[in-house]
Amino acid sequence: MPGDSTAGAFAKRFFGRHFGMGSSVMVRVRYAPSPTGSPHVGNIRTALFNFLFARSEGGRFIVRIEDTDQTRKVEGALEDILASLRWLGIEWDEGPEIGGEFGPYFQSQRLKIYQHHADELLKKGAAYRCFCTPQELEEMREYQRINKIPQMYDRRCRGKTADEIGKELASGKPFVVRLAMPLQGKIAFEDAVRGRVEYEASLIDDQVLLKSDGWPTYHLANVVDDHLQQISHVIRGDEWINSTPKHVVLYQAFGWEPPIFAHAPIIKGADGAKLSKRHGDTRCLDYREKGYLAEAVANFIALIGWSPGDNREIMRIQELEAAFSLQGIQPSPGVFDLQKLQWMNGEYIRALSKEQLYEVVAAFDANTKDEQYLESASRAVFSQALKKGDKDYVMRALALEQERVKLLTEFPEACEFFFVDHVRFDDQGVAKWKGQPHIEALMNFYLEHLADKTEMSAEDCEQMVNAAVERLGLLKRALAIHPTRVALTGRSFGPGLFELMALLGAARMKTRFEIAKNVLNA
RNA sequence: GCUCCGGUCGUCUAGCGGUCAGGACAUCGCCCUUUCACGGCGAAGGUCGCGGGUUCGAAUCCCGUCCGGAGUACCA
Repeated sequence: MPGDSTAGAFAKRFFGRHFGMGSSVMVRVRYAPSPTGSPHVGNIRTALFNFLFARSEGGRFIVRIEDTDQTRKVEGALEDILASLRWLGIEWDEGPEIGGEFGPYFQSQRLKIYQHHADELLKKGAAYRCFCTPQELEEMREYQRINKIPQMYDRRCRGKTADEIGKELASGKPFVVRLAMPLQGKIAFEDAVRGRVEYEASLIDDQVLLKSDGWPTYHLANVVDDHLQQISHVIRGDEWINSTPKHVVLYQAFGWEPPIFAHAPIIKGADGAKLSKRHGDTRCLDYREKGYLAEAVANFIALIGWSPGDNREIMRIQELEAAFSLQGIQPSPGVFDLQKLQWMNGEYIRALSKEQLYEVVAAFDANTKDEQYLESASRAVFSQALKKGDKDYVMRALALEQERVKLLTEFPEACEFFFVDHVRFDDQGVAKWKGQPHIEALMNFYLEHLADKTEMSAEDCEQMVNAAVERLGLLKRALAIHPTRVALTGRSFGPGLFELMALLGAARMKTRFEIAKNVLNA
């Protein structure tokens, strides 16, 4: 039989590739989202796995839009799908906007192909027409529920004679085409992640292949397309594993060799259930809006359900490509740990050069739609500084806060004091120094010292503070340093004091010391 | 209910018959330091879901069991 997919055939194809035994089937993988919403991170992780696998094997990565359910189509979903991929640096070799030799890449444009193949199955007897109405099916399921018997189509239309079918057809009754599953025996396939998976054929539903409106279901369309587009490996989420035997039977019915299947574990929320809206941010693009770097998100999701096999964790896309393998995919589900993502995002922020940081922050500020960010108290001045301020000044301000920030959204507040002379004084910081006997003298000393200054280096600033300590006879430098910080920034934490002073410059310092003199006085 | 998949520190994971079960995030402590952070060092945290086998030896192999998840549509 041409469609016979034996373990031997599998081994030859699968291991041949990996152990250099001369196989040379081009690796072609696909990401096949349906435009029913903005893709969530689990979904995009699957795209990433496919992309990384293609790159690691020198193969091709295809994007195919599975829009066979007109009723579920969502406006803007396609744009979000492509934007998510592009954001993370997942480039496709064939698909929307770029085409390719196996197009069209929208299933809605391939209807004839599916109908033709459904007919072929009908002729072969591998599929049959079902005239059951939705109501009939609902009653059947209700009966099954009540009697606690497995819920599946009872195949009542499968035994219809040619005569009966002819009559139904003549009467114009709508019908669907169902797959005629084998009534006995086992359906097995070799999963690249889980090994052999086996099902009792009789327990699997006679899946609808063609709906009554003539459109295919996922099951038919994906098998037909995967074959026609010469997909070599189907890497998809574990939620698909239970429909895989149906697909295997379809490949057999058509006489086609099935691709290699690899089912990646699902991503769970903290409660252990599959990640969904209830868990908060799940859209891939949510993370872009909330100040995460694409590199961090890609790196992080790659590590849920996959591991390079060693202890590496911070891995950029090229490194991921080089390290990726199907063997590294884990069978067990993983929890999406936001804390770890944040840590990783901080790592990537710190790895940016001053210039890169500036560009990234400016682009983020200009593009994000995150309301919390846009409406935050310190964002307006920050945004203004980014657009109209002294670029070098802003860049250096960002650099001074770089190691303290985990999300791009944190910059406005962290840098606020660089851009406003009337800093917001932190109550605790003020309380600690307010009314202390040496404060007024300290401020006066600075004012006096600063009178004829313009340019000051960090060393100059340090010398000024040291001079103050000496003049006022303070026991510890800290007695000057801390209140100076509060006077200049309004708070008791932040970048190194002398660096921050140097960046602020003499003029700004003068203004602030004047203000602080009053604020810190009893 | 039925089918399938899964089960190593709280979380992500390494492990693939012999390791003191390793790393990372988070937590705590110490160091560095003008603060916060970064960084460094260290601690705590796992009887490898549980019970049986196989074996000189099991997280690793087998069986059972429990728990969790996914699927069970004319959705993908």
